[in-house]
Amino acid sequence: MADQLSRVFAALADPTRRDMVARLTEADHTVNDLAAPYDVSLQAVSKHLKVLEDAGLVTRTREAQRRPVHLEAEVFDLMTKWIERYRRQAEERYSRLDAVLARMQDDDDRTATTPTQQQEGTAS
Amino acid sequence: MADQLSRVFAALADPTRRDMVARLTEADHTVNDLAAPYDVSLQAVSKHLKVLEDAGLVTRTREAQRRPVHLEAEVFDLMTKWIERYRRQAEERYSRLDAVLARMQDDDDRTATTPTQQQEGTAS
DNA sequence: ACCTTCTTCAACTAATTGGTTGAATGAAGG
DNA sequence: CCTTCATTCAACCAATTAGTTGAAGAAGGT
Repeated sequence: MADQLSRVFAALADPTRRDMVARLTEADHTVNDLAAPYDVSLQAVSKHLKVLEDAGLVTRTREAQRRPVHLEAEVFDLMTKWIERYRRQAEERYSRLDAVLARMQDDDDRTATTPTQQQEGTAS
Repeated sequence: MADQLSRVFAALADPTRRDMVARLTEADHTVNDLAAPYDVSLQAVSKHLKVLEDAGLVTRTREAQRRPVHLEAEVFDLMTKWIERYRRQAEERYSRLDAVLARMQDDDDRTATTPTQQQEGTAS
């Protein structure tokens, strides 16, 4: 129902699901396999997998009675893109702020100690 | 109640909250300011901000009656670390798989066309 | 003191979530 | 066919979430 990015973030907001993803980076696993370490019913694990599947984080193929779960790493890029975009912007902003603060400090120094000193270039 | 990583992912699973974060990368904003574009009550926005604050994504200082909201970019690193760790692992696995598939293809080629050809080293 | 602005607290509601148990499906293997 | 293994569907429950409205708090302006 929600956009994919929301579904991906929501899916990874659960520690059990994050652990499943972590284990799936090493190898594909069946549902039974995946369920083993957790103290919940098989059905609960099946539900977790549905959440991961709806988010596009995993796919399930068929192999006899088993249903191997496979991690789709490409979806990670969706998150990484979003995160990196805004992190970069935020960092740039801090850089600008740092520059401003540095100039203010310069000004303070100048007026306080060496009023005749010259300005050292402009902000980028 | 949950670990921080879970809270961060959960916080960003909402499009409105993601949009707020996006806007906060450009500049700090007051609650009123932030609420303007959305068609929900001011209280709802205040709640969203509490979620972001509990996740460590924003901090709020005081400035007269206003309460400027400030983005804390460091928390992004927490997510990035988690994502990158497993993405790298997953990619490595695909590389190994690719190598195996390539060798299998080599074997096929060899047995099908040049059965006397020699093997080219072992898998790492 | 009083009023206005900005923000949060409290109580309520509807929808979603993560879990349960019991029954149903699908594919092998006697 | 009948059984067994692996998995899912269905119905239910408790807890959480995202929203609402109404009242309260905190800081200035007059």
